[in-house]
Amino acid sequence: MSWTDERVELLKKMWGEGQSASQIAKELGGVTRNAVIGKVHRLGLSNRATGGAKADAKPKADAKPKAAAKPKAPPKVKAAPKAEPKPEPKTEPAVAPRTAQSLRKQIIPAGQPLPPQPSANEISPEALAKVNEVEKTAKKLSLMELTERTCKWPVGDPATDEFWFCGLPVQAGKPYCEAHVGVAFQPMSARRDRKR
DNA sequence: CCCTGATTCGC
DNA sequence: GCGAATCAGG
Repeated sequence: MSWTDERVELLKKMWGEGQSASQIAKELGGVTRNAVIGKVHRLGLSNRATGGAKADAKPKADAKPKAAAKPKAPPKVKAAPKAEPKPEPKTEPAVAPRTAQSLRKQIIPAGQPLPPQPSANEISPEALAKVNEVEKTAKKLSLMELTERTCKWPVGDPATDEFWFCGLPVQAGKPYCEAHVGVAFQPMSARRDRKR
């Protein structure tokens, strides 16, 4: 496959949307994520953030067999604040994460309309839909079966035997799979403009 | 182990 | 220009 105009355009579009290189490669077909990344770099849009802020590339490769001379760069300064609301599943759940399910169940008396949850909503419909989708294909692991790379998103009521953990592969680092990361915490662009 | 992007270099 | 191999890291 070659980088036709269309393919490059799609690449730019997806990259701009924040899609990962592997996703782009998959979409394009016939190329690997490496190819995509390589192209991205050659196109000069390696850094998704521009606007003046100099992009201090990270010259990492060092112990390369054939590598000749590499400029050594000062230690990169990267701050990654991580504050994740990780549900500690115990015997008694204090508050269940807002899954589509638990949202309905929760401690709300039957027949009662859902009281306005302060910050419980505001979750993009797409994200919720994705969660519902994922729950169908979830591994449904028990607490004991959870590992470092299984989604720890609890589903259902722990007091029931209908309780299980998602168990799908976690994103990188995060405690949840992609879908659940989506609803677990919304960085900031959650409320875009549903003005009207 | 899964994934991510970054870099190098033979082609 | 291309992208596999490799590297660094979450």
